[in-house]
Amino acid sequence: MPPPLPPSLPRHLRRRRFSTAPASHHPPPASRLAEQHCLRLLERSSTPAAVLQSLAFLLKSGLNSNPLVLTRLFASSACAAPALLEPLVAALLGPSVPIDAFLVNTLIRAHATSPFASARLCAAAFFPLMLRSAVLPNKFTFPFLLKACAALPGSPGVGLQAHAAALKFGFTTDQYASNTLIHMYSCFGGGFLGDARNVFDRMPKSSAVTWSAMIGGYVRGGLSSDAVGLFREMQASGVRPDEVTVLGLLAAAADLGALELARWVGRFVEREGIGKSVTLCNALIDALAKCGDVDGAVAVFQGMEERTVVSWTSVIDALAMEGRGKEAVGLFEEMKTVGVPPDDVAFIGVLTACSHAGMVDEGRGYFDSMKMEYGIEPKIEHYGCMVDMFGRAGMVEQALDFVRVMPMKPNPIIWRTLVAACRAHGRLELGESITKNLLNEYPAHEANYVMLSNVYALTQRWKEKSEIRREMSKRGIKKVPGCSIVELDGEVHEFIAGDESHPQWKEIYMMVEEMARELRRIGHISATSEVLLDLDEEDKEGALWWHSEKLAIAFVLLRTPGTQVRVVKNLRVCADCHAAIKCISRVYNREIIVRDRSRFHRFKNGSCSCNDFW
DNA sequence: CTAGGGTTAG
Repeated sequence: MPPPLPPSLPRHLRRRRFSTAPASHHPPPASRLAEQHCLRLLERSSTPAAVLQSLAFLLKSGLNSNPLVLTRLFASSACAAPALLEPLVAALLGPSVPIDAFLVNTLIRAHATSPFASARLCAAAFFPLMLRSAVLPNKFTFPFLLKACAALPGSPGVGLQAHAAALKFGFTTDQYASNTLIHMYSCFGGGFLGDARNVFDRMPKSSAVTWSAMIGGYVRGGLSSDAVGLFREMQASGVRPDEVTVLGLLAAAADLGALELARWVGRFVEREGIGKSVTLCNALIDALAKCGDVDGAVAVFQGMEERTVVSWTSVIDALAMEGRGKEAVGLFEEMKTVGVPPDDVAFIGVLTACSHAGMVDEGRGYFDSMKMEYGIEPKIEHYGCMVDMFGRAGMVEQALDFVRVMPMKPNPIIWRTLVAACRAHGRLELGESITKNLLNEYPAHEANYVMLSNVYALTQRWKEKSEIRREMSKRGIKKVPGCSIVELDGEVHEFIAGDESHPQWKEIYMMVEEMARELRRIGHISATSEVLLDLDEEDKEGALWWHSEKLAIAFVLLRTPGTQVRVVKNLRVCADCHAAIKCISRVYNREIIVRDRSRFHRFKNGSCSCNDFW
């Protein structure tokens, strides 16, 4: 008898127990050789011919349900187009091939994990085939099927059918299937979070996977504070969080801008010995940066012994968010030097950094190098970075030219970027005409109305402005209210422009008035003189002094002595608030950090880290 | 052959 296994055998040794490889010295069986032959064919070339050749060999050797080969087969770039995909599947399911659960499971999974949308779209379609062939699903079927459905957020109906089938065949008590159900429903969007929660509530919560699925679902649905609440319940229940749980928590912290939470997660991971994997460090960098602690994010990056392109990109994004373009570009260069080739996402990071720091020439160089040096075809996001870069720098014509030469149809984001440039640089007629076209094409998008309404306000065309308002209410379109949050003693306080729901609202409003008096005393002039610089999406009708960030700052000034003030805002800071906060930082001698919808402003001694370039 | 997860233009 072999001695019992020690409790924590190294991973590679544990794996061996599940290996299908023969333990003895016998030569590998014929099926093994055939499998390897198929894989080699696919490795050598991904042309349709090679794929077909591999398939033919597969069928000839009776390997039709070999998961390894099938997965590679459907991951081959030849399967990007339905033209090859369909005959392939038809050949696989030919009359001479017996259909069993194993084959269908493998087909579902291979399609669901294919890098090609056309293959992923039809993954779930293999399940009906199973029913038609009177084959019973096994315990592997529903985890695969439900995950395939999760990738189709546009057609939740398929997922609902899959859930019904899981019920019918009695697999909903299975933990694996139930966890995937939670995941699937939360992928269908906010309206299905209740369904996810229903599944969650009905199952035993003995595994970290169940909790992580629900926590991740809340984050995905934009309910990050519920995610944090659920994490606290999880701790109370005694289930030990693992790495994935903590990743969800970090995403929630990043979303909420909850710096203390993000830092706590960093310590928690240390304390619980969860292990700082590369993935976890990447998430930590991202969360710290999005909570305004860029230096902390850089410190985590510096401490990593192994870094992937995602780590580099995360730290470059972190620096870009604070407008530290030179440092971001420096890291991008260092990344290339140490032999990590940038991918398309890394280029978005470095282009954003250039854009936010006014480094137009550098940005142009990087954009050109994408294709020339790395063979990466720029996507619409990269063109968007360039349009933004020219626009911010006041080169509105160049921005427009870029849109004209783009090889793809400009999307609303591109147009809105242009409009922001027009507004920032006084090109109001151009901005207005672009916005009008945009409204014709996308009448349901709230931001477009607000944009046009603000253009009218800037040009003092009040009649047109009120027409826009009427049009919005007629269509039932609501403006997202400006909202700012601050964390104080582990509690999150939320402020909405002009609202009076905070228990201390009277004191806060008195404080805001006092701030206004102080600022007037030192010569700060409100609003209108800077109106052309205003990029804000917020309604200008309300008094500028009741903007949510001012309320939040007043609250923190009231409640704390000379500490740092950190505010997270859902929209962009308007020009008046920006100018006012600069003064506040001087008059009250406080460092004030405001997280925008897109970046950070660090106010100190009357100036801002963005150098008024935003 | 089983579940939950990291960076992405404004």
